[in-house]
Amino acid sequence: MEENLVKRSDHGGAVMKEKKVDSSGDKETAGRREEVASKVEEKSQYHENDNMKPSSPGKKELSSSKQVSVKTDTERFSTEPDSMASSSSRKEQDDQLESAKAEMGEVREENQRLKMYLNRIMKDYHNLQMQFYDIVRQDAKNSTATTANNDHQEAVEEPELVSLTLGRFSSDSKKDDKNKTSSQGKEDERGKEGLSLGLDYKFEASKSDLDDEALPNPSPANSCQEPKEEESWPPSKVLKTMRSGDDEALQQNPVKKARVCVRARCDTPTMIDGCQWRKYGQKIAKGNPCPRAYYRCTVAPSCPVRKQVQRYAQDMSILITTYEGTHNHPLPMSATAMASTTSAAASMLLSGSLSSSQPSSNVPSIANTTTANLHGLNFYLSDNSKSMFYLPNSSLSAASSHPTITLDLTSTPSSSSSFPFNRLSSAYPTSARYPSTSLSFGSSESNTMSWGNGLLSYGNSTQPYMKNQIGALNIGRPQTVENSIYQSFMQKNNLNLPQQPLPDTIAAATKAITADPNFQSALAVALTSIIGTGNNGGATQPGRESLGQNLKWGEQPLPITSSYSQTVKGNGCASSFLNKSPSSTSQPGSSMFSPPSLPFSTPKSASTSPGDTRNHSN
DNA sequence: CGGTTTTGACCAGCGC
DNA sequence: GCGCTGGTCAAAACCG
Repeated sequence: MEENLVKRSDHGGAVMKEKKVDSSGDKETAGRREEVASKVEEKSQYHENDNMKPSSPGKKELSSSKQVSVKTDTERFSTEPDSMASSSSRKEQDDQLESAKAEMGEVREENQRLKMYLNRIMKDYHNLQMQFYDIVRQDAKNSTATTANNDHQEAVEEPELVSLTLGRFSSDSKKDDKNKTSSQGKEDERGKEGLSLGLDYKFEASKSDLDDEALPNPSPANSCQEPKEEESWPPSKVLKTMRSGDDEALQQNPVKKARVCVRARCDTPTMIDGCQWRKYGQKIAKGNPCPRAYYRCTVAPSCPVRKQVQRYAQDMSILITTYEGTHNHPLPMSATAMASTTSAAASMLLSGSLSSSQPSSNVPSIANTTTANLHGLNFYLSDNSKSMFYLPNSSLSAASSHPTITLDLTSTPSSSSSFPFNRLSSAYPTSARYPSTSLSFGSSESNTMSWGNGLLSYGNSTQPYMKNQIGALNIGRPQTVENSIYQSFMQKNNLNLPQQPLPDTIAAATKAITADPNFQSALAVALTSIIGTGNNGGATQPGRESLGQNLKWGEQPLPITSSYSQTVKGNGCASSFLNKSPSSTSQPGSSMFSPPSLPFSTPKSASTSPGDTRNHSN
């Protein structure tokens, strides 16, 4: 601020000096207006400190300029040899002072006007923000209402619901009440508290139609206290050793956890999803020359989350990452994007909300599959676990006993006909105990989503905003979300968004945002990633009270490709899901997302590369 | 030296 | 019961 004031003083002096040279009053006024306007602009950049005294800048400016002016006049007149001129010069001086005072008053008024204008703009800006949120929330409410009709049980157990909405906030009754009161503040809180989204399937299963999934702790009350107890990932052997008798129900009715499978183009051994993983095993799976690597989460010693990483046999550039389990610890900021996404997917899977089906005949590899083109996302249910990746020989036998949801982030064009998953056949298999589900995030030409450090940028990523977003998130400012959203949207629309969006630009962006269904959908994901913190004190409560609850899959087509960029260890894949052609990835900022063309060029390589032929198979 | 990776061995589930 | 396969363990090796 000090610097700013000094700047203003300098400008003021310059103005008054200019006045001496050019006696034209109009020009002076115009120049001064410009000067004041520029100062107001400057001030707008510091509007956070706007509670400074009104018009103080102008005052300072004028006083300083006045001083300069007087001094200059004195110097000038004092050097005049003619003594007769001294009296007249005094008179002129007085005139100058008078005129300067008059100008000072004018400028002060001008300054006041400009300041009012600025305040009005800021007010409009905030109003637009509020309107934007209201619209989004209203849409969420509508969609939730329709969903509730389809599943009354969800309404009954609403507090437990983890409904994910792409493109809208959930405004579910009770939860909405909370949100209404302090939705924005809540988001801020979440941003401050740290993100702790986990995979929500467990919780979600409590309300799911999959009755055979008797979850140990479906009640939300348990969520906070004993997240670890809920885990059923450890194999029976481990369960025997790890658990005494607390989970009798669990052992009596072994629960097969939902799995979230993420297909993404990735050239590194494993997809960097923000969590820390330790490899504990590797095996050659039947039908796939690439070994399957087993990782467990090491963020917390007792975290039961596992993941399997394997290359897609038919396209080695595709990395198939299967997540299973629920984090029982706060997630790093960078891990929330994937966690929220997978939790959303798991929620979709277990909520039984995948209902519609599209008969088709061009996917022969899946014998009994259902697709739900729900809200523009493609969900695939299959009871043929061995073909869930169109790998007839790829064995994911465990998947036959696990509900699996697949998020396909490798598809290219958004047109639903171009992606094999997009058309599937037959109805929901009643015989399928645990169907597998696929989410297809196809990319459109311009609609791309990219995650970065838990944040999402939407559109043509011409430059990464992660740094700003992270910083903003860390300080939990209310405008963080909006800003990143605005930025992302501006990117999408190829609007050269300045670092400090101008009010009118923001207004235009707001307008466009509210009119763009795709953005709404992406927005929800972004919000999930950004503010989907685990609430309740830190520990990830799978699916409970997490922000994911506030999100429901949008109803709009979402031809997007998610680009999830994370770096935790450095050698991992910043899992680029951008499906753009290599040329398209050459755009600025794409270095963060574009994977090298060679899938197995990573230094450490190995574990999942086809060249790694170490047979860990038994 | 502590954490991670490697890798042979072990176990469980499933189909025949 | 046997073989196959997936999943995990755990000691050794490796790494920073």
